[in-house]
Amino acid sequence: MAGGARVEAIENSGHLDFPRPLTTVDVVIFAILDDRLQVLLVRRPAGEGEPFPLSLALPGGFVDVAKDRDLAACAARKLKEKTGVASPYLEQLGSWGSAVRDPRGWSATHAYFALIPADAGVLTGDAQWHPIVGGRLKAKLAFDHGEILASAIQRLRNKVEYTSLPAFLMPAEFTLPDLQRVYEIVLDRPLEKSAFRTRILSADMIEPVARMRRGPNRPAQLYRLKKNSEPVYFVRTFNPPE
Amino acid sequence: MAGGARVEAIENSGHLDFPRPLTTVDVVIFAILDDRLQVLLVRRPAGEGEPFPLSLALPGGFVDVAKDRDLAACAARKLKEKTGVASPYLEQLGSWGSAVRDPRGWSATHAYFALIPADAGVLTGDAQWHPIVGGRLKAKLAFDHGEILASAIQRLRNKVEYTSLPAFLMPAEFTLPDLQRVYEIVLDRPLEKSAFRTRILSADMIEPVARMRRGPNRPAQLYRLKKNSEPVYFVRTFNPPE
DNA sequence: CTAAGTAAGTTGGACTGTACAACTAACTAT
DNA sequence: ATAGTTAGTTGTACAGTCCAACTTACTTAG
Repeated sequence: MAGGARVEAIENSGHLDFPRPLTTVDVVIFAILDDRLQVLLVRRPAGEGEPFPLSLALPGGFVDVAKDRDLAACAARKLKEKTGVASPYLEQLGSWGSAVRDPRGWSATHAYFALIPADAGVLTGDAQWHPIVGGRLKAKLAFDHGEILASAIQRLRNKVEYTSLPAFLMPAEFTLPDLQRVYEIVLDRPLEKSAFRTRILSADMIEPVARMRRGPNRPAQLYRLKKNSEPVYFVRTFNPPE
Repeated sequence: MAGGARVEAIENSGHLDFPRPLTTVDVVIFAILDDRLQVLLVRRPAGEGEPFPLSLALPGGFVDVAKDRDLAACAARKLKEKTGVASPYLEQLGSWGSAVRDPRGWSATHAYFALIPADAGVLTGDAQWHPIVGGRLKAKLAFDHGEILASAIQRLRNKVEYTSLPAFLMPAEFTLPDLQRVYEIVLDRPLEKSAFRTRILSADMIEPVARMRRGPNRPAQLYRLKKNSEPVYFVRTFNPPE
């Protein structure tokens, strides 16, 4: 009560010298490697006073008010620093803030999630890929990053059900069965071939290139994403999702 | 470059005495009044040094690190203060942060959106309802609140296409045509009666009460939301939304 | 007391896109 | 040649929306 009135008074008088939460940005970066959905994680530093020393964590850190124009730029910067990828699919996931999530005090993080193609994975520094098995990560993460990651996985699965998001996980050229495989990896269930092809081809999001993928059996048509490809939203989900 | 290195150093050494962004929470509160979608707005104070004096703005304010356990609690508090509603549908919308959105400095706001029933609108203080016409608000808002509101409207419309969200805008008892009307108001297009009824009734989210709504013509069955009603997700959208 | 009017609710046929399953096509390896 | 494998197609069943006409239950005007 008293606290609330105090803040109102401060707000009305225009003074800003009250305690501010810490502000961070974290990025959940997904890619498909070894036919599995994987997430990029870093190890926390071991220094004096560091929270969660040597734990695995999402890449991220404090917003730099001198350097970051806005939150999305901050997220893009962190992604670039870890992977070298400049223009991935990058979407805001949500924010997590509380008094207890960081032992250093009240803090709020703005979480983003990114999808990058497998062949764009030029890792720098300490970042490493970790597979998601059964919709979960084995390891425990620092802070509430486990919760954030779970939320990102859920959001991804949800959207894959009715959007073309997996296209952003594909290399420059890919076949329709390749794409279907990625859908199935993310959803962790098989999809119907003919319905899948009908849906994707009628979405006008990919175009054939003049080559075929050759292998030990029938060659498959190669496709690429069309330019300026926003994600496509379908009007139905695939199966009854349970 | 220098700035980034500096922040890294700070982070590694565990010191936290660098500039922090301002942290706020804003809430987009929707209700249906007079057969229109309306949003609750407040007027900014006129005091010395106040940004956007007397402009219309979303209800919100600084996070109070002494009082708010987490962001959702902060949003719920602000909603309660303005409307008296304790348990609305409350969903995180996203966050907006940049160097320039608030003249007082780098700031980030965590935006929520809430749906409350028309008959729960016991306004307190300076808050007032403003209609959304043609998917837009007439007035200009303070800060980037116009952008946040537009995003909330878009999110709402999107979700109404394939979820039961409008149920949270209804009074305790309502008829199916009432509910359909609310869908149509939000989507700003007519829906097909029989498909609408099939969809809603098979979703197992509402139950009939033992009364009918009587009027100048055929009485209509009254329904209420079932207990513990999470929003329902349908596997199709209504029309091809374009 | 009947007839007209209106909104609630139902019914049936057309259409769209997925589910399922069988099929053909194109290639490699034996 | 033949078997094996994956790419890609075809056809029937089914679910749910779209569209339009219909029946039902009430009020009000005459």
